[in-house]
This record gives sequence, structure tokens and C-alpha cells, in this order.
Amino acid sequence: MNEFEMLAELIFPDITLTPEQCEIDFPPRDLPEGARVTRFAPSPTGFLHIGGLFTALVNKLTAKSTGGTFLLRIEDTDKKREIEDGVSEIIKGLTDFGVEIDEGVIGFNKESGAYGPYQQSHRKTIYQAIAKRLVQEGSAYPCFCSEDDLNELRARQEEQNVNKGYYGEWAKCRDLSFEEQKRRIEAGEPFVLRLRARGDGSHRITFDDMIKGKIEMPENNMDVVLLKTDGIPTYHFAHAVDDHFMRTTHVIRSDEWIASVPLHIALFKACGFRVPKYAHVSPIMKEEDGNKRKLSKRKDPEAAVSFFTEQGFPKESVIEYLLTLINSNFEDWRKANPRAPQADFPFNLKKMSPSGALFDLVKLTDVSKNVISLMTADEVCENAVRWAESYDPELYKLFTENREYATAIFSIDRGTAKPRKDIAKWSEVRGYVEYFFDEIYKNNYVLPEKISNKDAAAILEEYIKVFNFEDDKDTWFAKMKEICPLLGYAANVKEYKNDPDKFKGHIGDLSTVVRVAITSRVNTPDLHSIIRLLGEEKVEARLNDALEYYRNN
RNA sequence: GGCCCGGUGGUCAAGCGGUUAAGACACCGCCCUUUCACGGCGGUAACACGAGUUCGAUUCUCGUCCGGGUCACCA
Repeated sequence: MNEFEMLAELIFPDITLTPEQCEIDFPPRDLPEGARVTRFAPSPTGFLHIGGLFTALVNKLTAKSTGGTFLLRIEDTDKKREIEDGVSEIIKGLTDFGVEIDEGVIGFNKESGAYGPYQQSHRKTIYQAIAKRLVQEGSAYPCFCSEDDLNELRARQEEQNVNKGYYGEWAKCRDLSFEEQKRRIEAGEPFVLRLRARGDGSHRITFDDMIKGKIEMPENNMDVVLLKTDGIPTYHFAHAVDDHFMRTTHVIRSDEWIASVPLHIALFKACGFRVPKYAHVSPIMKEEDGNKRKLSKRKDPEAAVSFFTEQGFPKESVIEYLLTLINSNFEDWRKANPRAPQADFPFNLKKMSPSGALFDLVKLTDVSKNVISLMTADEVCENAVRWAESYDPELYKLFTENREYATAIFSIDRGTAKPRKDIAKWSEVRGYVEYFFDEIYKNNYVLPEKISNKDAAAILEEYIKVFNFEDDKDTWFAKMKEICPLLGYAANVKEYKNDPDKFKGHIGDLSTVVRVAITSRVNTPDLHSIIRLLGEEKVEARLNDALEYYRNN
């Protein structure tokens, strides 16, 4: 046994697992040529971030479009930052938006797949097996520097204006004698395990990022920490061993990791692993005071995916919007295939933008209106009910007790070639259906400025005279036209436009008055359908109430 | 500060040596229309700046500026 081997035994006396055994336990995957294995690897430190969903989606799409597999790994190596329901938050966030995983953590202490454990806190021996080998080979060494030592080191580097970090001459523990290492370990001194970096900071390496393109950077020369004092790996080390033994082919992660790629490449090489392909996605930003910044969990409610479920954006809408950011040709594809399932979109990693997009709630709203406009009345109703169940109990009660009526409401003007786009999110449904339910209806007889209350009263008087609930749509509307001349209004818009001075207004103004009288809104779907649905009694009551209001105000 | 990434209308973005510099959202106008919508048509609006390379640069190179990231026993 040489000194490195003795050191390894000293540090890891109980580790019998070997890298060779790991290779056998986690063999290369039997997948078709070109299939990509991707992973989403969040830490359970809080709710799922919209940027996390975005990254997860890209991973999922990459795997799916190549017939590969998409796995979920939990990076819980920092118990200080971990929150209690972290794992379930992530899983819930993912499933709420239909980003299903093929393999990995599927619940609290539950996982599926042959490459686990998928939770880093359960993989300690695997990390240590590799770490032990690194020590045996002289590629890793124990470092006894305390936090104070490190702070002091940093201060001196700051002073001398040199690159900060534990490297080269600054790496005090790098060349400790075996005797000293032995003595201090046996004395129970705490230590971390560091990489003995072979790289030279003045050499440059290049790698190909699948999104950003060719990137050139200085070679890694930092003796980074591999194992913390408690024997738990740092992100970097865990990344190398996990992604190797999980047989990840494509590491697709957030932008902020780019700077550590040289280190990661060095790590893979030190371990004798094949380096995976990298793709770094730009984070979703937000505009503030003219500057872009990352969406912040603290400041921006829309940073959490739960914001969208609370607001009642359908999951398809959120994904659809994310897809517009993911691939620039998505909108073209959608235009050509308006009703195709999102899963049919031919995703291409190369079509991702290298720059970060600002999150655009207005665009999401538009996308969502389109998505909802294509749903059937049943689907709309079902979704609205499910949303209301959690966020609007009163509405939930109304809908479940009057399910058919509710569906009929959503049927108005739906399923046509040019469906309306009134609803962008389920929280808007209440406002949309309010006037159908006396229980929640509040009248509000505000008219456009050009129509006075006096005019409205006159219109309503005439309208009530001719109103007959049984009229079909054509008859109903013909009557509406008939009363126009009586009141000085044009029966059609063209007539009015030809000679505006001849009229007080046109049929549209009449419709508006009747619409407001019945629904308290200037914007509703087809009025005749609404009248039929409301029923004779309700309509007449509302007409009379409104008339009385206009007479008295 | 070192290293890295990015910078086309307000936003998302095509284009990647020669284009009237696409398209979508938003905004405005018109048309259609029985209102409300939907839809259609049109409009306002952009290559960060400065050098170079070139017959010619939004496209290539360099510099500047701006924005972002990273320099932890956090991921």
C-alpha cells in the first residue's frame, strides 16, 4: 500500500463499495440510438419556481422527442436550506402542469427506476466509494482549514488582487505529509475532502453548449470541496457521480451553472467518467425599473408555479406559453396545427434562444384565452368546478348544484368556428357567469356615456312592450329593430353611419341598454341565448328593475 | 474586480454578408357585424454605440456601453 492508499483507508475505513461495482450495478442503459437521458435535479428548498418548471419542461421534451428517459433527482445535500414539504412541492408542481417524469423520485420516500436512489441524501456510500478511489489515486486530499482560515485566505487574496479560491500555492493542505494527515485525522480534527486540481488556470478549454454554442474558459485549477465535513458531497461532486451512474446523456440546467462547467469537466475526467453533453437554459426574467432581473421568489408572486394554479390558468395554457419561449417556431407550428396536442410539437433543443426572456403575463393571458376558447363547454365547466372547489366555495356550490345550467352557460357561442375568448383563467369565471345566478348577482346599471338614463328608460319601455319570452332569435331581433325608428335610432349601423345626424344612435345602443338591464354588463355572449337560459320570470324582473332605476335616476 | 453569457420594435422573436428587416402579444385605426365578441385588413414602432474587414454589414472581428450570471463546506 502506498501513502495515498493508506490515506484512503484512514478516511474511508468502512467503504468496501468500489467504482467497478457501481459500474456493474448501474450499467449503461439499453436505449435506442440517439435516445437522450435527461434529468431535473432541484433542491427541496421551497416551492417550485416557474423557471424550474421551464427547465424541467425542456428536459422532458428533450427526452421524449428522442425516445429517451426523463428522471427526477432530488438534490438534498444541504439540510440547512431544506424545507419540510420540499419534495412534495416539487412533485406537485410538476404534476400540476403535466410534466410527468419517467423515473426517479415520485413521492415521499418513494421512487421508481433502476438507477436510484434518486435522492442524494440516500447515496452517501456511492459518493464515498468514488471519493475513496480519488484519494487512492492522489486526486483528492483532506483539508483541515477552518472557516476562519478560509476567510483569512480570501482577505489576503483580495488584498493582493489575485483570483480568490483554494488553489496552487494558496492550497495549504494540498501537500501535507502523510504523517501529518494521519496524525490530524486520528486526532479527530474535522476536515473536508478536496479535489487535487490538475488544471492550469492559464490554459483554456472549450466546450460546446447545445444552447449557447462554443464557450471558451480557463481550465479549472481550483481544489474545490468534494465532500463536506459531514461526508456529504457538494453539488459539483454529486453532479458528476450521479449523472454518470444514472447514465444521463444530456445535462440541461439553468444558466447559472455555466461558470462551473470547467470544474465539472475536470471532475468527470478525474473520476474516469465520460463527460455528458451540456445545455444551459437562460432564466426567465422580470422587468423592473427598466432592468431585467431574475424572477424572485420573494418579490414576485408569479415566480411560484402555484400562482398560476391559484389564478386558475389551465396547465395547458402555462405550458403553451412556456413552449412559445422554448422554441421560436412553436407559434408557427401552432398556427398550422391549431388543435394538435402540445405533445405533437417537434421540439428541438437547438431552436432555444440563448438569451433570457422576460415573463409576459399579458401574452400568457392571450395564449390562455385561445386554449380555453377551444375547450368544450363540459371541459370548461369541469375545470372551473375543480378550480372553484379550492378557491371559490360559493361558486363551487352553485356549479355543482346546477351543473347542467352551468354547462349551458358555457355552451353559449362555444363550439363555433370563431369561438369567443372571454376567459383567460378560472378566477374570471365568476365575473363571467355572475348574472346567471341571483345568489351572486349585483346590479350595476352604468351605461356608456352617450346614452342617458332618460333614453335608457324610453328604450326599455318600448322593449318591454314588445318583449315575448317565447320569441325565437330572429323574431326577437326583428322586434328590436322595429322599435328603433320609434325612438329615433337607426335599425342598422350602416344606415346610421350614412347620416349620423339623423339619429340618436343605432341598434347597438338599444342592445346595450337591454343587455345592461338584464346582465349589468356591456359585454356578454349572445343576448338571446342568455334570455332563454335565464327564464322568463328573471328576465322580466330584471327589465322592470332596470326601468325603474332609470326612471328615478 | 477576474471569468463567462447575452443585447433586433414596449414584450417574445425570425433573419446570420446584399431583405421594402418576417411573425406573435400589446396599442391605434378601418372593415365585417344586430349588440358584445370573434375574424379580416392596415398602422405606429427595432438591428445598443464606435471602429475595422468587405464593393456591401443587423449579420464577421475588435473595442465601448448596458443587462445578466459566477467567483461558498448553497444548490
